[in-house]
Amino acid sequence: MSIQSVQRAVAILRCLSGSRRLGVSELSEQLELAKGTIHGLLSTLRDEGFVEQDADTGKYQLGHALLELGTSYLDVNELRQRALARADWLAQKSQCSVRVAVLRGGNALIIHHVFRPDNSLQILEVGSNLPLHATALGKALVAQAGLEPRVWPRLTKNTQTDNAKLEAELQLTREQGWALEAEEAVLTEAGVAAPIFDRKQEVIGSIGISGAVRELLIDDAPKAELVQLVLEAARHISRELGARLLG
Amino acid sequence: MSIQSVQRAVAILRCLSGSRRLGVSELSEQLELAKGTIHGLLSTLRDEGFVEQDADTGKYQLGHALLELGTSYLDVNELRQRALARADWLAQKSQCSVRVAVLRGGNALIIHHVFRPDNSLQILEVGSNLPLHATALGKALVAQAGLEPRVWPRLTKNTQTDNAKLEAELQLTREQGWALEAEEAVLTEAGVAAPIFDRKQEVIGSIGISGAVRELLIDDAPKAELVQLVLEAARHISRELGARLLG
DNA sequence: AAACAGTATTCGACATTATCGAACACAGAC
DNA sequence: GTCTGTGTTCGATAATGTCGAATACTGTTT
Repeated sequence: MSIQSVQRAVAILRCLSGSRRLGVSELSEQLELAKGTIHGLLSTLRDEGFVEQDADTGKYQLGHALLELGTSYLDVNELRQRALARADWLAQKSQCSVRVAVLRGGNALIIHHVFRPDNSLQILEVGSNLPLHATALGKALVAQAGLEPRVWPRLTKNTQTDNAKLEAELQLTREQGWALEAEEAVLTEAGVAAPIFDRKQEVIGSIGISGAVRELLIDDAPKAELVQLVLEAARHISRELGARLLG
Repeated sequence: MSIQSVQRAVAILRCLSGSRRLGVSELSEQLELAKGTIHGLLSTLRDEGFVEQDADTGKYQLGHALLELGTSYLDVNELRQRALARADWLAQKSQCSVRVAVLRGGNALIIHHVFRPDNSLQILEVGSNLPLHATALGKALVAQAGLEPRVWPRLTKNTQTDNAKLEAELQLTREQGWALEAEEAVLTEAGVAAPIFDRKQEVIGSIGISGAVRELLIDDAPKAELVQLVLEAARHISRELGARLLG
């Protein structure tokens, strides 16, 4: 049994997430609900801090409470807790940007991000969704379970969009225990990632490094010492989560 | 008027935000509500991705949708916030009026406006809607996604109303990375604009300069240094928003 | 200046909808 | 085996949220 008004409140938030700022009438039209209904939902969401109302125009946009609960979600996540220390360690050892991802809704959701340890301008990617077929983190996440054949978007000229070849690549990933991505999502950038297991020996996340091609690869193959570092980090976190790994 | 079930759903999220993981009974006790009520709310929240249920224990914790909406909240304010400084910079460098727009409801909505730095009488255009087919800001907004063929209003004798020619112009915009408008909306006025990307590599806005034809154009082409300034401003804001640009 | 077209908001009647509480199924402990 | 805990299902009840018209307000147009 689903509660209608909660569903509708969520639908409003999703609409606001798409567009930047919407009014009662626009939402009423988009969701095909009476203006009074929308207004009631919006004003309770406003009281709770889930949306904010522009003082001038009266229009609504997303509110701060979502950000607070969003970061709270990160705190709750057990994988993230365990990964914090190891991610720092990996960033120091590899001198690369480190990211930790989980599988959520057909994407790789970034739940932790450590900047490359130089002082360059970088942006926190926590909360971003990455495609599964064109990132090392994504491949590491789904290598065990496999991927349903579908039409994959082409992001660069190197993006693998053929389901058979993708499956072959996932099998290689499964066998060697780590995943590679070379300019498949963004030109000039590459990544190496490995899966993280829980106590049920199931993949619950992945950790990986990313950076410029020339820093990670030699002759289209990742530097061996970097692969070892990633694997070591992933195995360490897996053990902390209760996984019993072979070897 | 406040909607009870939404308030209760939020209360559940707040409880879960405090504790790490809670069950139906615990929540029922804390919020003094029947277990069935809590269960109904929780299962709709689960379907929406706002909470996740542990497969083993059946207990609930916060879900990934909160993180996604939370980062979405950041994006809403970030575009305007990041654009503020760069818009001033662009106005100083170009000595032109600068405007920042987002796509909303089939129009280019102005969300920021810096006057031409010359003390002349000008009108604040924030909040006004510009047509997509006859403005540089509009073309920059829709060049990536394309435009549905429709009947466009003719604003001046130079307004492009032919769908095929408009599409060709958008393709040119896409290829060169910036858009031009010359007396298509208002006679004697021209504009140059470039798209702003977010971390999903999607166009979330555009920034551009506008002014008299004789100030912006030479022989029907925009001055090269002005185009470079606009591109530099747009790229700078995009990078600050997390976009990873090619080249 | 006045009528207009937009807003967001309020309000009351209606019946849809969420609530309650008991009964259920399953798990682990003793 | 019982017992106590869990999360879940179900049906009767009325409280609740919904609708749509009416409102107040703002800015624009005539």
